[in-house]
Amino acid sequence: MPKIGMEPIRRKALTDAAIEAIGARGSMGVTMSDIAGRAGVSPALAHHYFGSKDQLITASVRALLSDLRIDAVNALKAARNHRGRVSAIITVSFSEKQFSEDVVAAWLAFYVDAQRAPDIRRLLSVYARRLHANLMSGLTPLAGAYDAERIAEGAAAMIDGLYIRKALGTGPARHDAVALVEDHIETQLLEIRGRTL
Amino acid sequence: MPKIGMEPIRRKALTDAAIEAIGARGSMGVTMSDIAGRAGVSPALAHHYFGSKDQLITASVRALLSDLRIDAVNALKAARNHRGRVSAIITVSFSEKQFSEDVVAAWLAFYVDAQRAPDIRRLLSVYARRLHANLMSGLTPLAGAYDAERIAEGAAAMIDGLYIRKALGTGPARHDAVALVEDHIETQLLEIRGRTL
DNA sequence: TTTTATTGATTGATGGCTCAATCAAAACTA
DNA sequence: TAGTTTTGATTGAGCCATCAATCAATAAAA
Repeated sequence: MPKIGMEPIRRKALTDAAIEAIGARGSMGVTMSDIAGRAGVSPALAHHYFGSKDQLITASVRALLSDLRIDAVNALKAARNHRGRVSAIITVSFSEKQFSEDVVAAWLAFYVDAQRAPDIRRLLSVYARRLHANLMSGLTPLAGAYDAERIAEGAAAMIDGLYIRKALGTGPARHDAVALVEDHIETQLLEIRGRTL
Repeated sequence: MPKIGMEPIRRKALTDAAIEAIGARGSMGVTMSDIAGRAGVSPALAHHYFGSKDQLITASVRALLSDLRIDAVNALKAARNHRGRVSAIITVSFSEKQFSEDVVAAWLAFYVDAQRAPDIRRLLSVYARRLHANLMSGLTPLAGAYDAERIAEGAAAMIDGLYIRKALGTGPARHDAVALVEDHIETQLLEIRGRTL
């Protein structure tokens, strides 16, 4: 069994398992045994690779964030114009992968953690800034810096809010969620165009 | 010390303390000692009155929900017209009390709990439905049932999203949060009026 | 033989919960 | 009213389970 080069494989399996477990139990309620069990290894191995439960959880947040970043970069690359960039960000936020039960529940649990863990708070702030910047990059040319700011702020809040509702189970389906945010942006842009004409 | 009729006083002190403690530590990470300490009593007394930690936490959610309901009812009573009813709901959601650090963090923690605890999930669903219904009661006469639905859904998501950002610390101030939601609604109503003219 | 992967067993701490005991007010009785 | 009983409030001490973290041991590769 014990072959060489297992480390990266185990690390990934463990962070994936952690996200799954945290989604099901909350980040404080989750146990190392639970995570290790889902990853198919012993709790001792999880400690061996990550040192402590806190570090494993922090690594999981980082993994989630990195995954989202990669998806966003790819989607932005495929966008043809400013408006397309905005839609790309929205689509990624509500993609099958990012909007799945486990992932959404894990995000939520991490927000609670951020209250006490500065590391996690820092990472989540990075996410918030990135979302804002991505939306702004598409909106600024369309609405000007001033109005873009307001529209982006509203859209970002709406996206986060739809995540909460997803976690609760009561919430619109994926494509309805996309439609709500798109509608908000479209209506705001329309209003601006009407104002300047 | 031991006078009669302490029960309601202790119950309130304990649920208040629980919200405070959960805001600081997360609902899973909080301990009975912590809660009891903040309420100025022994952990044993908390068990005496609530039976278990789970029941105390559930009672705290109920208290939060009830408090919000009372505020909403009062605000709606003071509203003069349909548009005023909508604004009243928004104002209450971002009132000093409801939008405080502790309360917001506690709400968030409860959402995580809802994943596992059906009682809490049920209670939070009540909140979601109530918010929706309150918004609809003001919006339907202004926009018609169909559009009102969409506007309310977007506004509710935005409100919840602004709560998350408040919890993170990166988020607009109270009155800016109100302005964002008001702007969303106002712009949507404007667009509808423009469409039907 | 050295290194890497892996785990079972163990430990130390923490925390939910129980219980019997204490204490003071209230209610009752004569 | 004085004495007695009952009842509610309250807690310290302790049981038991859980869990993070450690460690020494095993086994396969290099």
